[in-house]
Amino acid sequence: MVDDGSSPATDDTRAKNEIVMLRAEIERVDRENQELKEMLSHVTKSYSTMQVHLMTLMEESQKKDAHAQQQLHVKHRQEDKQQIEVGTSRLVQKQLVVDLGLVPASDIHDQQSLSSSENNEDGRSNSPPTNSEVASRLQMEEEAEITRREISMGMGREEEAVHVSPNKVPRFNPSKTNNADQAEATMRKARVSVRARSEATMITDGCQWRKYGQKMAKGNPCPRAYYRCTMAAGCTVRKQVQRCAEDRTILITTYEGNHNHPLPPAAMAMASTTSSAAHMLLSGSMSSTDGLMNPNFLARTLLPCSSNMATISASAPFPTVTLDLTQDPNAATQPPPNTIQSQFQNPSQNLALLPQLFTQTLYNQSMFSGLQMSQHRDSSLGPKQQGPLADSVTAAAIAADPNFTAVIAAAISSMIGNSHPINNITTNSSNSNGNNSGANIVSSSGIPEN
DNA sequence: CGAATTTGACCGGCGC
DNA sequence: GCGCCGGTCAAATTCG
Repeated sequence: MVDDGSSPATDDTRAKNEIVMLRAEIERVDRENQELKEMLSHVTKSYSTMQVHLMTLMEESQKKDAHAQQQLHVKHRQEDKQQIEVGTSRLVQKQLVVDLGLVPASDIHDQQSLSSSENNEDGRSNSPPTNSEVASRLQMEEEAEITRREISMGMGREEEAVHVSPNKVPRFNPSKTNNADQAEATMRKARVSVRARSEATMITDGCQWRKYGQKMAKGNPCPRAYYRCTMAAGCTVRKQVQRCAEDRTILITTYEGNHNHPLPPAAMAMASTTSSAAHMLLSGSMSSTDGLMNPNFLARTLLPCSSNMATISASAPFPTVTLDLTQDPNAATQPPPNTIQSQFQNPSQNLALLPQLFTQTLYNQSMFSGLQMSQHRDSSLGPKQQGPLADSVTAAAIAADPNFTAVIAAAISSMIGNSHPINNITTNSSNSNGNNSGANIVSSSGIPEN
């Protein structure tokens, strides 16, 4: 012990003073916490109100547009059908009748989406289509439309995709041959994967989850946990949580499905993200070339900022969007200024902009009837070695919807309170059975490819 | 005591 | 057909 010269009495007084000061400090922090909580509550409330208001306004605006486009769509459809009736084989006609029967004419949203996609097609060719072209085109539209309808229902009603058996959890059944069923099954498999550094067992996404399983996955010493949403009975949304094999500080969360119930604002962002992702990927799976053929698509996407950090890969069991929040944002190619990407580097702006962006993104995608996926394979690698990265191809032209990627970036950043911008977004549908660990952890397929 | 989690069993898809 | 693997179920166990 070193004698500092102070008497025990002085020490005691000093200690008491410190305790008093600490108490005062604790009280002050408590008060601040209380104030912050109130502020947060207030902001959340305001945000919810504004979100609803904005959605309403956007819906009204879209309905007006849809009405005008619907007129055009009906006209085009009649013309196409007439051509088919004249020259197309009975088989094709029968298929069309079956397909058309799946889309109720009264479904306004369908009409809106379909007319949008037809508008896209208007710009791609001026030459009159042949009978077979018309037939296949109509069929593709119907398929894409069915998928679109599934997705549009996703946020609020997935019951139709659920009632398989009341006693059993519905399972994906690949033996189904119906187009709608296929779209449904594919929808079920569309995934959004998020990589983020986190010490926690799960990222906070605003939903309630119940763990229903845990497995050791091949090639990763860390177990994979399976969760399902418990916010409402019958909600089919599931997620998988696993630590990255290479870097265990990275938490990989994979979402699948759409909520069939209302969500709190915090959960809305993630739900919209997964829904948007599924929408984009499934649109891309519909074998239409509109995505690349439509010259207006890229021009229409508001902010062509994220193409340089988005890659698209083809093939695979499940169409998946992978969001990488783990890299140093400064290391990634910086997007040009005045882009959404840079805007979202300020997390405080995220929530305010999200509803508008989601709506805009979904709206853009409703007009985007197809995403051409091209396959790039390294022939020097065996099938087992062709990991997703081997399949990856820079898809600047597509980059999904740049707006979409930015929205996802914002959503996830706000979700986990990470001020880093998303620096890598990968849409992946690799069918390789290669190592799934690493940057593109989810591979999959089941998408009909060209 | 009910809800949530754990964990071994089971199922289906896929490659060989 | 067999084995591997991912995903899910459901009984047992733990937790609040």
